[in-house]
Amino acid sequence: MLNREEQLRFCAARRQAIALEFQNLNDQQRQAALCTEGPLLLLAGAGSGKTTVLIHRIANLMKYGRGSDSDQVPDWVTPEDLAFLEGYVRAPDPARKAEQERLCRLDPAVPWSIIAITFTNKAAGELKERLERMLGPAANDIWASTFHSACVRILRRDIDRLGFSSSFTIYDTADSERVIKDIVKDFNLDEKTFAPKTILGYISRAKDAMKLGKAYLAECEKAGDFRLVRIARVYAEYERRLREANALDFDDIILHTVRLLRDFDDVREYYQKKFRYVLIDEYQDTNNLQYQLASALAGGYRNICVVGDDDQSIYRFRGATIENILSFESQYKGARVIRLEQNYRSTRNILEASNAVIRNNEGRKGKRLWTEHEDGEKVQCYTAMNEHDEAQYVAAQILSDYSAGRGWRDHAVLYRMNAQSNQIEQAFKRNGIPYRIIGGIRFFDRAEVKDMLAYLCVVNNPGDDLRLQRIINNPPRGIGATTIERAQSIARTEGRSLWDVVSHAKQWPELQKAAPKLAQFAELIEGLRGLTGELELPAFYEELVQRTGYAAMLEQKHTVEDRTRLENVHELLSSIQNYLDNTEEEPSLAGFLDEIALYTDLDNHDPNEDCVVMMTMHSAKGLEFPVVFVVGVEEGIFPGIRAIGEPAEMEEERRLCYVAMTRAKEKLYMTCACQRMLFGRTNSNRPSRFLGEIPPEQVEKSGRLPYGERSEGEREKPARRTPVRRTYDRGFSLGGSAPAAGSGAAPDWKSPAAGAPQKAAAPAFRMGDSVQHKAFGRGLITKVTPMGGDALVEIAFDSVGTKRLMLKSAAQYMQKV
DNA sequence: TGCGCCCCTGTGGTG
DNA sequence: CAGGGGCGCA
Repeated sequence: MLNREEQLRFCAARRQAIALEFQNLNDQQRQAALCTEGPLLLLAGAGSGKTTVLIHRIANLMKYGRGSDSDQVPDWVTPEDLAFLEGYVRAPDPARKAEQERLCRLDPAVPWSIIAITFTNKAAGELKERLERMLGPAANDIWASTFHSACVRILRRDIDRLGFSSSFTIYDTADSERVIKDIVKDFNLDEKTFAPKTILGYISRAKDAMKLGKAYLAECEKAGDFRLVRIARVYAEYERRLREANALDFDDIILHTVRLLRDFDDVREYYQKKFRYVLIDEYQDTNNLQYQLASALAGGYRNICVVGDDDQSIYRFRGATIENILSFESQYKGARVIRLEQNYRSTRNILEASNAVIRNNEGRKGKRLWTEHEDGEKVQCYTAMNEHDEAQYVAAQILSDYSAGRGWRDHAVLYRMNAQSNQIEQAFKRNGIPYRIIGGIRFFDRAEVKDMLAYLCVVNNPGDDLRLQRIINNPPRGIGATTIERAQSIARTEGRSLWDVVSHAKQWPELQKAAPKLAQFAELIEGLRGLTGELELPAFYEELVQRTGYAAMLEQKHTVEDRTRLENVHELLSSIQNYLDNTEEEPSLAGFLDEIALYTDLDNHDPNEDCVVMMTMHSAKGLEFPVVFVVGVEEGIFPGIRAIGEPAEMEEERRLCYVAMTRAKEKLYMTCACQRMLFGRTNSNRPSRFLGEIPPEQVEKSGRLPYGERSEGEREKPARRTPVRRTYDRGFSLGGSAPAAGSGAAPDWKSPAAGAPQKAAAPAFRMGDSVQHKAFGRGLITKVTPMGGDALVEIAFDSVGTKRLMLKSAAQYMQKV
């Protein structure tokens, strides 16, 4: 036994000895890794290495337990031990490492007592991978997962207490919308005043407040809001139908888990005892439900560590409340707060520019990132003539970067909404730039893929009315709308599932005519269900594709689209294979469907593939790229039209801007266009106020002159457009007359490819010419098609195949040989 | 019952 | 500009 003074010395030495293992972290990072007990708030700025901290913290938990953060000393510790440890701290002796570890260890955490929750599968996967690299196979038992998959795991175990069967299916947004649409129709409500999306918004908010249909209806009736009462009725019916179909939507997954933990003491106690350490990433993006979940899980040991950045909260629209992070300290009295403010990602110019933008927000925790990096290049702000010109500018910059030796994958193009991706995509195609779009129309959203998944769902869960409806006559089996309508109404009046009715169709006179066909269909599904026990998943799937006649249907048609569809149907097989290869549990159809339901395209992104990546700014959170283009930085687009005049929304847009800018490591471009066609209409937008918020010292402007001043060589007639004002909220002006920040300097026409057409650059390339292209190497021009003032050239390259390029932009990377 | 045409609308971000 | 829904015809 040590005396009091020795005990204190021992604890200090123990902490220092453990700290020796985290020398590669900076002071704040190390503190965070060593702080293991009690509530901890980690305010981690963009690029401050928070994942690294999480990994090291978990490693510390598993290796030393409470050792670094406790004043407790085991009673077997002797004064000699103390002397050794103090000596070890002064001069570590590698030969006696084992001895040091033995002394420093205090209740090391077993892997399954740690749960680390993130938002995306990608983040969870990355966490898992890095943990495994650091800790070996033991890392597999850590619960590193998303909110949704952690909850599904909990629900599969105990959801029967809530009246669902553990084989429940998960509805995605499209499924939910379908159900709402049907209900609105059945209730004879006006489909415009009661748009599915709007209703789902209300339902989602009700769920976030943990109100079930009944309670919500009662509340709305009390409030006497006529419209809300109807919405609440739809909600109640929606809830009923989902329950009947044994289905959960995304919100339900969390909601029911929280209910399970709240209402069933034994369940709660089980998990509270199990999870000694709870870690939540991206805490600023949690909504009330997720907050409740985190609190419930951590309710036992109160060892909750949340990581977040209030400046990166960009999901307010789906219920995330920044309050969760702002009030963490009052929630958990005595919580420790550590700020990570050193940025390891971006150059100083990029960082300063981002800081300057976010500084315009109120209601922040307040933090200022700094870096030891060089200034780097200034932020490039390019004003394009129109969206076409903008896209071409981006393409041209990437091409010149590529020929200067950078990889395609070093570039990312970020936009506000998916609809903006088209123009960029076209430009990349024209210029032969390999690209990949993340998000947008996702693989699992394609009709044919959803059809096949619907078959799998029905086989897995016959009560899945929604999916059953989708496939019952697809491919066409002569089961028409009338029949389905009748079967449905029987199902509803008798309180049975649609499948029940379909598989016993003979019983009802009104289904007599269709009965043989329905029986045949029922037999098909039964037959398939029988096979699940016999065949492995891939073989089963192939059988399903054949037996349902889906493949045959597509094979009969011969359009390109049908070929692609068939490919997609087969492509699903690789998803199955992928699932089999990666799952840690006993593979099953239900398991696969779970995985798919919670899967997003973002998770699919392979960073090793050499492609320019395109995605929304939202999707880009958590990622980084050497070169980033933020396009469409215009009032009305970014910030979006809905945010203008709404201060809270505007702040969210600004945070989004901050997120987008801080993705860039070395070079940041921001572009806007004087004129833009979007959704079939041409608009003139002013440059975004966010551009004006960047200090002139960090910006280099280029591009089009302000409206009214034409540069040499511009010939096209001024189109009819609304006048564009020259000065903006924060005085961003594009050179020229307005006396504003950074004005006076003439726009700098960096790229001849971008901007106005130039007469002088007449194409000197002809069919049959041999050329040397900077990016694609040697090739032969096989075709030249004049187009507008430019020409489309087809070049057969020796090594990369035939590419079609626009001559004007290609010319600068190419010479005759 | 199935197919195709036409009109109309909406058109942010995500698990 | 797209996709979905409604309607009319085979």
